[in-house]
Amino acid sequence: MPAVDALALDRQVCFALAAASRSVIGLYRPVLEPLGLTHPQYLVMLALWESSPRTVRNIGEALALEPAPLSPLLKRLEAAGLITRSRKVDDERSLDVELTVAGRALRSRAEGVPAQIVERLGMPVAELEATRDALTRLLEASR
Amino acid sequence: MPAVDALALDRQVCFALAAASRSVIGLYRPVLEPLGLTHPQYLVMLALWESSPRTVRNIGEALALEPAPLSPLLKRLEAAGLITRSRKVDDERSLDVELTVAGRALRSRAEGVPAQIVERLGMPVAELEATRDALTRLLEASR
DNA sequence: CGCTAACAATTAGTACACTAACGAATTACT
DNA sequence: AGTAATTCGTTAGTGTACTAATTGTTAGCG
Repeated sequence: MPAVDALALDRQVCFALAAASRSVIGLYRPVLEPLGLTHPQYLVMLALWESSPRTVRNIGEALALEPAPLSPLLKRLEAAGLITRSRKVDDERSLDVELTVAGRALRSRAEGVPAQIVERLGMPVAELEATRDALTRLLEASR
Repeated sequence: MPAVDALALDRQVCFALAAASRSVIGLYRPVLEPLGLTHPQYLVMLALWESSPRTVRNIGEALALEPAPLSPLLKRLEAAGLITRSRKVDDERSLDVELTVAGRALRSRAEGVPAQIVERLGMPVAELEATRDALTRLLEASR
């Protein structure tokens, strides 16, 4: 393949990925705004609704995120009253992140979010799941 | 489907999308670093290698980007000596962005980028193309 | 036992991205 | 013609992300 075409394909793949990511996250914005959450904060809450407490590093592994961006994000969630942050008793290097009552309560309001997004996208659920699986393979291949 | 499944992290398209986007862009970082480009800057240069000059708005439409983040980004490319920024003569609201000689010259060094990424991913090109098509449909559906 | 290596989280610095507000220029309408 | 509505780019403010350096803590080894 000539380099000119390789640049074109590359432009298509990395552009499609970055643009779709920005655009889909933009769809979440008005849906999450009433909950007082940004999209990365929503992902952290999803991780905590699955399991709480868990450490900063453990959340980072679940979300493929470094502790660096999590640190200020978690402070905002703490300021919003959704989580508590406290050093582990058996290892003071680690920070336990735990849902508050308000954080747990927010879950029921968040349960409608996925359906709203799927409806807004107007794509068959099967195609969304296939795309998600393709993205998961891409994620695995890239790390 | 119970809400417990709807909120499962590993079922979320938005998580796979955000994580894959961050991770793949991370792959570009060491490859683009010798060129002195970040990933969004690389996308802008790709757009300019296809057509130059073009206006800020026109670049934004090609990349699905608002003028707001483009404005400081283009100033950095100008500071790097890769582009020039000048008001259009026939409409002084618009800004013409044009490649410099150095900007055009950078293209030959960038032509090796796609192959490096594809090789690093280790995925069949056909699967990459299928994923690109799925992402394009997702992008279209989301805007 | 003490020193060092490894580890967890935070911080600093740079660069995006979004919304909203703004200033300057152009077009449209009466 | 002249005002109003649009359009284009920039800026301010908030919130991510990344790398690298830092602080504090634990574990391992001679």
